[in-house]
Amino acid sequence: MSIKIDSLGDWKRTHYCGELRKSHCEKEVILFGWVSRIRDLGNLVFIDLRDREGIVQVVFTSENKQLIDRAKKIKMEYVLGIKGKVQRREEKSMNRELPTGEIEVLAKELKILNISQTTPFVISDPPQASEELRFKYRYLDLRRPSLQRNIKLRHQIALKIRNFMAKKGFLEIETPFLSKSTPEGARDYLVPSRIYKGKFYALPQSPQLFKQILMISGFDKYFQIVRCFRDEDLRADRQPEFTQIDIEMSFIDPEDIYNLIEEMMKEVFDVINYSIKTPFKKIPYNESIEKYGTDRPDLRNKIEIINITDLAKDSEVEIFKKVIASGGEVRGIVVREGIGFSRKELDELGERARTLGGKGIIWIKRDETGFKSPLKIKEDFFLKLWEYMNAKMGDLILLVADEKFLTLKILGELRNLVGKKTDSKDYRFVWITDFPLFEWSEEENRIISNHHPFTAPKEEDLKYLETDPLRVRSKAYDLVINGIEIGGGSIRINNIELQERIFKILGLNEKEIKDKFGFFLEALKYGAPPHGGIALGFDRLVMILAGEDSIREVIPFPKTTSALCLLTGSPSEVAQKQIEELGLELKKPQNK
RNA sequence: GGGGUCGUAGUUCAGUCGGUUAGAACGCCGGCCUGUCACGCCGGAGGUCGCGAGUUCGAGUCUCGUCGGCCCCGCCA
Repeated sequence: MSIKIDSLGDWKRTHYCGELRKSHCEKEVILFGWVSRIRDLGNLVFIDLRDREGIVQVVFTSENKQLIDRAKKIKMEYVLGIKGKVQRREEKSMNRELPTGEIEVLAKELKILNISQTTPFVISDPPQASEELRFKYRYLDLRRPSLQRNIKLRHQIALKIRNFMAKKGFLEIETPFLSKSTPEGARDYLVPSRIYKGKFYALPQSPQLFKQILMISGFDKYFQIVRCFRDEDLRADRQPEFTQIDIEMSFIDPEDIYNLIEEMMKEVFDVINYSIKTPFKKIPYNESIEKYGTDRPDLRNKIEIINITDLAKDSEVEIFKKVIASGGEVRGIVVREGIGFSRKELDELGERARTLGGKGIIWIKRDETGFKSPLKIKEDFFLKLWEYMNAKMGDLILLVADEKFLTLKILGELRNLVGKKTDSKDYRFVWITDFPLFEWSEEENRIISNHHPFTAPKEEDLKYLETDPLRVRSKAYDLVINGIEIGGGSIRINNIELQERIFKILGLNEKEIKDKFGFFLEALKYGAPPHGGIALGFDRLVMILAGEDSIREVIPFPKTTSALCLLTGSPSEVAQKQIEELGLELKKPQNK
């Protein structure tokens, strides 16, 4: 039995389903939406109609026999137009769960504007389908109220930021997507050139050089909410294409950036009615590593890492002596009231330490009966340890002995794992400052930029640039919220000689420098103003504000962790003709 | 590139030690029902156990490979 599809005719929506309240009572309304639930009681049919603003109950009664007969043919996800009257529900049949639950719409006319196949999963919040299926049918997934809310929130935040930046005198200026591949940093997404066979554009990892060039052009205050592309492996908070709030300013120092961003964050968090205190805490990189074992600490977590190497070297513990003798360290954390950790949980923490490259962990518990630990030594050391680490009865101490940075990394991770039960509605902002300018790359066996090669060194460290480069600190800063790196930036080098010195230290030869950055070095010669900026991860920011754990929940059309778009089926093969046009040849015949 | 984990009805899952006809809930189809709101009640249909090899008298179950989802390490200036 086929259903007649109605035409829209001259119907115009008067209200969104989700906006109706008791103040609309007695009003005639026209609604459009999707059927989200049907409750057919025979001579009484209820339909929950959903649009982007919410859900409202539409009721069909047997007073209008023709109408209710047609209503009985309605199925899930049909597209309906309803003309009806808003009426107050009786006290006992109100739905307190629903914002529209005090009223309902008594249908007078019905238009079935389209039918729908049975959906591959029921559209419900929270979702009852795998992410795989949700991504394949993302248009259905996106009908879920929580995703509608996230996408709306994303818009509101973007709008807030645009208005804020405009108010502060910034210009939103676009930069090219088809641009130049440069060494350093992430792997580029490449776009082959048809006109110049064998040559490639690269999609931008960020508009870094363009925004610096805009400073040289005198635009002074630039921003852009812009897509960036990095061909690296994915994570819960990483997508191959993501959106950045990109900012650059001239004639500024880091304080100007801090002030601007702190004020922006105030406005942004206002969207979720969360008021934040400024200025944000600032922690130098080295201190953050020593205390938290990471450069993106979650400050909701009170645990700090304590160095007990001095204490451990006089202990009778062989493993400590061995590690210290070979230049390693012993450090630990105190887990308050940690006595309740089970053997299984402790084993899991040890396993985690091993996956990070460590040998494991040592744990010590203390209660009224004494100490418990796999370490079978005299109580003497434990007593000293408890005093030194300021631990109490009922606490758990976790120790790691290894090479310094591995020790810190493992304890940083343990700190996150054991301190997890923190308030999720609380937001802790911190600036991490004074990053090292360079780091040593084991893989490439050379010095590489920690941030990027255009980052300015701190003046007082310039003297070590050639002699002890790893000691040089930079004018770089990261913004971290609840352990999530939300953005980073720096004051840039605007002096050609210094820039060339940096490239030399990075081991780039003259030709490479000229080929890859020649255009930029040239620009630096024509009155480049002092400048600096920052880039904030927009998706991550929205994720935090939406209270989501995955960036995919705030991106309308995300990719899977293997960089597939399940909706469109990309990446996909292309016609041989297209490949030939680009002057390309595939190495292996595609077998899929 | 590496590790972990998952893949069974449209969906979410259960499936014992390798054994006979692979189950449940929701959804779907048919029927009843005037105040439901995850409506309820009665009945029904629905399975390439991801795919491919192998072991075995016999494989959803064991082995290997492969594809895919998720998490992590490396990577992500």
